[in-house]
Amino acid sequence: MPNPHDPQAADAAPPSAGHQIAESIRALILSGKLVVDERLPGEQELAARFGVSRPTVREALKRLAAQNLIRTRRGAAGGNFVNRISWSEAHDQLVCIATLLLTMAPIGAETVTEARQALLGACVPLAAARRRAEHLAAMRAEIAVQRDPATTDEAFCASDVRFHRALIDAAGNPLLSFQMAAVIEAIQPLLNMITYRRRDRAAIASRHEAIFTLLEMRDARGIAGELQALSDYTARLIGEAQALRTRRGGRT
Amino acid sequence: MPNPHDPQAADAAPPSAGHQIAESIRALILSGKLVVDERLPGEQELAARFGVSRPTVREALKRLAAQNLIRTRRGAAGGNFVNRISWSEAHDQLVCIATLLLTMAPIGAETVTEARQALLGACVPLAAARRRAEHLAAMRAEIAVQRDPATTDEAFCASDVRFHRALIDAAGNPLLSFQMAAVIEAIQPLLNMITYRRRDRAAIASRHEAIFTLLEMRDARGIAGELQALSDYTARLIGEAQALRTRRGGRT
DNA sequence: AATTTGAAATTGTCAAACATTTGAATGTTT
DNA sequence: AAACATTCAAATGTTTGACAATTTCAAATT
Repeated sequence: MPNPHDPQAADAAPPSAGHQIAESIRALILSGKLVVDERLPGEQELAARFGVSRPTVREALKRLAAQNLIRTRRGAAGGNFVNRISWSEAHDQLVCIATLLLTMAPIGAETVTEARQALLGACVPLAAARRRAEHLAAMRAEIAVQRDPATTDEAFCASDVRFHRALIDAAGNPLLSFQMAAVIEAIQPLLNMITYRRRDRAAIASRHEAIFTLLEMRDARGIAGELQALSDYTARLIGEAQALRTRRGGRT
Repeated sequence: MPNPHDPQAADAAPPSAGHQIAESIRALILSGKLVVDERLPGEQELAARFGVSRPTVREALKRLAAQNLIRTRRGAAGGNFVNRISWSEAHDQLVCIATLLLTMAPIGAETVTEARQALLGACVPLAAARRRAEHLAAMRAEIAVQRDPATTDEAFCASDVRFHRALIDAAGNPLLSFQMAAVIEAIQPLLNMITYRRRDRAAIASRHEAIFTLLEMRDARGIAGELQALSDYTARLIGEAQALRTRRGGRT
C-alpha cells in the first residue's frame, strides 16, 4: 500500500547524537536564523556547546554538507558557512530524489506518463508566448540528431531529454525549469528504457518536428495536441511492452 | 541573472575522501547495482576496501544517511542497508530544497506566482475528472476554517495550503502530488507572508468556495478561470505590498 | 616597498579504545 | 522436548588524542 503520507516510518530507531545536532542546525538555517554566508562556530566550539566530541559534531556537519546546506573551507579563515544553494545543486538533488522514487516506489507507467503530460502541458502556453530564437535553434539541432541514423539509442534518449528541456526553458521561468527537471531527466530515461525501439524513432522525430514548427508559430493549442499525441503513442508502446512481458511470464 | 544551469559552482575545492566515497556508493545505488534492502559491507571492511580509516568511511555513510539513501541499524545483524525512500521522506526533501531556493535565490514574485499558476492548472483537468467525496469534504472543512473570524493569520495560511493540497490530491496522481508539494508548501507560505491582510480573507475564501463548487460539478474550465482570478488577485496584492515597501525606503 | 617566511587557526585524517545495542547461540529449567 | 534465561559476539555509536594539510595573516627580510 503506497500511502503517500505515512506518519510512522516503520522502525522507531532512536536518532543518534549526530543526527539530532544536524537537525537542530538545519532548523536554524531553514528558519532563517542563520543567514547565508554566515560562519558557524568551529568544530571544537560546537562540540563543547552541544556537549559531544569533535567527531560527532563532524558527522553532523557532514550530513548538512551532503544536503548542500553548508560549505566547508579549510585554513585560517576557514570553517563551515551557510551555503547559498545553487540552481545546479538543487537540480541534481531533485533529479536524485525523483530517480529514486521512480525506480523504487511502486508507480505504474500510466501514472508516470500522465504526470509528465500534465506538467509539460503547463509549460506550453508560456513557451509559445516567450520562445526565442535560441530555443528554436536548440530544438532544431536535437531533431537533426534524432534524424541521424548513426545516432545510438542512448544518444537518442539523451537528445530527447535535451529537446524537452529546450521546450521547457522556452517558458522562461526558472522555477518551472527547476520543477520540470525531475520530470524530464528522471521520467524520460525510464520511459525510454521501456519503449524505444529503432523503428519508433522516425515517428518520434516527426512529432518533435511538428512541435518545433508549432512553437515557431506560437501555437500553444497545437503544441498541446501534438504532445498529447506523443503521449498517447508512448502509452501505446508501453502497453505493448507490458503485454509482451506478461506473456513471457509474470513479474520481475 | 538567475541562470538555471550554472556550470561552474564558484570555488573548485578538492572533494574530501569522505565525499568521494559517498559519491561512489551513491552512484552504485542510483544505477541499481545495489538493490533495495541490500546490506553494505561493514565499516571496517569498507575502510579497508577504500584504503581509509573507519571515521572517514563513517562520514561517507553519514552523508548517504542524510540523503535517505541508506539506513543504519546497530547490533549483531546490523549494518548499513540500501534504503527504500518513502514518499514522506522524498516530500520533506523536496520541500526543503524548494524552501531554500525561494528564500535564498533571487526569484521575483511574478516568477513564483506564474509557476504556481501553471502547475496548478496542470492538475485541474485531472482533479475535475477524478475528485471524490473525501476531497470535497476536505476542501469544505478548510473553507469553514478560513471563514472563521477566530482563525489566526498563521492558521489561515496553513488552511490555505491544505485547501490546495486537497485540490491536487483530487487529481489522483501521486507523482503530481509529490511535485506540487514543493509548489504549495514552499511557495504558498512565502506568498502569504507578503500579502495576507485580514480584509483579504473574505475575498480569498469566496474564491475557494467557487473552486469547490466548480470541482463538485467537475467543471475544469471554470476552475482554471477561478484559479487565474485568484492568481491575479494575489499578484495585485504583491504589487501593492512591493510598492509600499519601496516607498518606505529601499531594500531589506 | 615588495617579497619571503613562518606562525596560527581550522578542517581532514588516522589510530585505538570503550560503550551500546541487537541477534543468535548456548545453557538451564520445567 | 520445549520454553525460557543467560551469555556471547558482531556491529555501530562515541570518545580521546594526535598529526597532517591547507589557508590566511603578519612579521621579517631584502
